[in-house]
Amino acid sequence: MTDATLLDDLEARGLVQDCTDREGLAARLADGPITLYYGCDPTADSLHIGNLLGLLVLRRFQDAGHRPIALAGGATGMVGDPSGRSEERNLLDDATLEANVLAIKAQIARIVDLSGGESGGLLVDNRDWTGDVRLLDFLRDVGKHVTVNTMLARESVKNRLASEHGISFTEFSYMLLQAHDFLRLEEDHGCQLQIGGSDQWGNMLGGVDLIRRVHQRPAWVLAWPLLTAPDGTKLGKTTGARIWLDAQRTSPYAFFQHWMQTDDRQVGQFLAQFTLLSLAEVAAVLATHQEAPGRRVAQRRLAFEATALVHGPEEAAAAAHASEILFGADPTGAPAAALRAVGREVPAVAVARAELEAGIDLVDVLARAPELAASKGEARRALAQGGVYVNGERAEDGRSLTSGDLLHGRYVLLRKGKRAYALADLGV
RNA sequence: GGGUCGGUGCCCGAGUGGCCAAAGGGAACGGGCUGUAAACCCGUCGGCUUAUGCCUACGUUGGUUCAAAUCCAACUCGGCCCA
Repeated sequence: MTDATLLDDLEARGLVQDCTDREGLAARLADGPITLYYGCDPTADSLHIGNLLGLLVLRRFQDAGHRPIALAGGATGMVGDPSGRSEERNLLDDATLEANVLAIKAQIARIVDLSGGESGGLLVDNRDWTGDVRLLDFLRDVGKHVTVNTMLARESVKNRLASEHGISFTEFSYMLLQAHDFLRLEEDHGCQLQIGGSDQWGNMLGGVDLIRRVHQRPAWVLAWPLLTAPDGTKLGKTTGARIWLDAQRTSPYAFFQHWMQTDDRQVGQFLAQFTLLSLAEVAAVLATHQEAPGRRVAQRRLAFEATALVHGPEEAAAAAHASEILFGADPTGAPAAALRAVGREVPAVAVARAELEAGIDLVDVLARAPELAASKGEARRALAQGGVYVNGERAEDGRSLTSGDLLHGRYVLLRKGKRAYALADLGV
C-alpha cells in the first residue's frame, strides 16, 4: 500500500470522521513516513475493544511505513478526562496507576510493533515529561497560548458546566495536558499527527493549536467515529458489557463470542475496522455471508480475526472449536476430546463426585458459577423459566444432578439461556 | 465564610411518617419466534431451603415515634447563589 492510498483506505473502512486538514495531511503522507501518536489513559488494568480500534489504526499506519507512538497516559489518567462524563472522575492512586500502565503496555505491544528504531514504534508514558514540569513554567509555556474562551467552548466542558455536578479545575485542565503531550512529542520525536476517537476531537485540537503557536509548525489530527449500537444510538461507556483485552477479565472464548454475536448490520463495518483484512477480502467475506446470512460466515470470520489479533491464532482457533461444539450438535454425543477442549474455554464449576453420587440440587450447582447465576434466587428463577439445560437438555424445576448425568464419566455441561455455559469436570 | 438545594436499587428517576424491597424508564436476564441476527410478544429483575416469613437496603451516625427513604440533630459529600 502506498501512502497516497492510506487515507482512502481508512476512509473506506469508516475510520475517518474528522480531519483538521485532509488535503494537507494527504500531501504530508505522500511526502514520506510521518510519526503519529495514539494515547490511552490507564483507567483500568486492561484496555477494551474501544482502544483496540485505535491501536489497529496505529497498526495500519505502521504497516504503511509510518512510525507509531503509543502513549500510556499515566499523567492524564491521573487527572481524568471530562469527555463523555457527566460527573467528576475518581482519581487513581500512584500504585494502581503504575500497575495499570504496566498491564496496558503489554497489550499495546501485541498489536503494534514497539521495537523502536526506524520503522518500529515507540511506547511512551506522559508522566515522563509531565511529572517534573514546574507549575509556573507550565502556566507560562502552555497556559499563555490558550484562551479560557476556547476551553469553555468545548462541548465536553459546556455539558459539564450545564450539569449539576460541574467540573473541577483538575478535569478542566485535562485538555491542556493533552495539548502539552502533543507539543512534547512533536519536539522530541517529530510527531506530527494525533489520532483518536471523535470524542477526543476537542482535546486533540488543543495540541495542534499549541504546536502552531509555539513553533509555527504544522500538525494534524485524524478522528474516527465513535462506536455506536446497531440502531445508531451511542454506545454508552457504562451500558453494555465492556469487552476487555485482558484474558482474565474477558476470556478468549468470551471475546470470540462477543464478535460472533455481532448484528448483521454492523458486521461489515467491524470486519473493516477490527481486522487487518484487506477491503477486497472484507467484500468477499460479506458476499459469501449475504448468500446465507444464517450461517454467520462474516461473524465467524470477524470473531476469529479479532481474537487472533488480541490473543493469538491458537487461542482463536480453540475458541472457534469450542463454539462449534457448544452451538452445534447434541453434547451427549460429543467425544471426550471435544469436551476437554470446551473445558479449556468455558468457566468451570466445582462439583465433587460424592455430591453427584448423593444427588445434588441443580440450584446449588448453578449458584456456584457466577456466569450462570449470581445467587440461588436467580438460579431458581432461571430454572423455573425453563432457561437451564443439563447436557443440552432442558432441566425441569427441582432437578437434581446425579452420577447418571456424567458424560464420559467425568463431565457435566450446564447452560443457561442460549449462550452462558459452564462445565463441571470431575477428573478421572 | 454565609445562604440554599440535594445525595434513593446496575444507571436515570418518583416517593416527604404506615398501603415501600420502594412508581416509571433504561440496561440486563429468561421464554416464544429465529440464524448464537434484527424486529416483535410474554415474563423476571436485593438476599435467604419460595415464605400472608425473615434479613439487608434509600450518604453516615444518633434521635423522635407503636411505625422513618420520609420528621429532628450532627457529620459528610456535591450543586447553585452571595461574599
